[in-house]
Amino acid sequence: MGEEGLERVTMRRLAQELDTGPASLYVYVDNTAELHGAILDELLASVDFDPDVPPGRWRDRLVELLFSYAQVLSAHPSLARSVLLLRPSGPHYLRLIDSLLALLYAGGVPARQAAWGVDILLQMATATAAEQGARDQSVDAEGEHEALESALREASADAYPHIVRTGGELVSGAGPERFRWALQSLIDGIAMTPTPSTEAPDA
Amino acid sequence: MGEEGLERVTMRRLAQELDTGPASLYVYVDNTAELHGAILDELLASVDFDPDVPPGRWRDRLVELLFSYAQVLSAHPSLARSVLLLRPSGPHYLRLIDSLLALLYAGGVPARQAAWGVDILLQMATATAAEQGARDQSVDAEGEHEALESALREASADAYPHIVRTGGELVSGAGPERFRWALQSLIDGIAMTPTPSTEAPDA
DNA sequence: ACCTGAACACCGTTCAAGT
DNA sequence: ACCTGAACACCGTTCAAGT
Repeated sequence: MGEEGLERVTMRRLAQELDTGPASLYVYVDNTAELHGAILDELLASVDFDPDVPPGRWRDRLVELLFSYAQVLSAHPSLARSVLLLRPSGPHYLRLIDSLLALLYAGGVPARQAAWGVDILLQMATATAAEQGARDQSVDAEGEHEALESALREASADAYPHIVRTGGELVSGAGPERFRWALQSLIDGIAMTPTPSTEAPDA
Repeated sequence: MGEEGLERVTMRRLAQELDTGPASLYVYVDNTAELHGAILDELLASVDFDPDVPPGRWRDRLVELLFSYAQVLSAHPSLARSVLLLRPSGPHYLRLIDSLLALLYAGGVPARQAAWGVDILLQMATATAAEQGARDQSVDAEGEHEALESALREASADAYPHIVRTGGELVSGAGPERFRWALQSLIDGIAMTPTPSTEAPDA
């Protein structure tokens, strides 16, 4: 049950690791997606769920928690890719959701905004981890990224005036710095943007 | 060059469509990622880039533009998955970036926030499209989603107090409604959250 | 010089057969 | 009843050979 650090988790690779044929894994799991979900849940046991929230620091704790979630996932890009399409449902994943909700409530965020917010915070963290992992892993992904950067640098001012005006800012900043800011932005937005179809305040 | 509506775009499938072997495609393209990027760019020709921004409606136009981008991508889940890890660099993709920047500038968003914001807005829209597409396409993905929903409903109040307190809100709302709110939240956050290492205002 | 058949090295999943 | 070998139906990518 306890899996070790194997890159690119695959039915066949895992079966080989276990000295058996790939068919045997289907006794424990229905498909690859479910396998990935189960492994992720195992990995999430290692993320730090410190439950006490220093008052006034709920935003920082939220960012920290999502950072450590993304860090776990970055080390396993093939899992990150699955989780992006998948939504696991293991106990540690539920605990993560519960902790995120707790922090949003500590910040006075209304229930529906907190509920919907957790979803997109996890989406952002997962997508960032998947993208980062892909770039680390494959030379092609890195190449494509450079292709975009040079296309942005060499864009013509006639065709793309706002890109040219923006200049180096489009490629400025390191990954973690941009990720931190992205999380802060999203948290701020979640906290301040009312959800639809809330009954109007009675008058 | 002009590709038609083929689901699950694959080197081999595309080659067969063109009555040739898969090796032939490598004359035009270096790898699958690049192929997907090129097809996406073609598809983006159909998104509506109306350049005039009614004053005061820049947020709505931003949401509309990202909605139509996500809609194009939802119809081609295999592309959405690639683009999530990939960042294309074709002319229509650059035009989309330019249009997003234009709208953020119309709202008075500072350059670095706009630049970094475009990146995460596209990430959110792409991830949402990929997830939606996966759910439409595969029964497994739908099943996993239901597994999470029932796990959330049946969570014990002892282990997961905040999930239980949140109740139905975690699964409330239709996809497009949640997506619209998510975009609005992110836009609000981008507009109000300062980026780091901006020089302090001189005093 | 340009294209491509055939091969290599992988996948996920199923199912009949074995213990 | 439980497990699994072998097969099926796919992948991406390379490269020697053909025109």
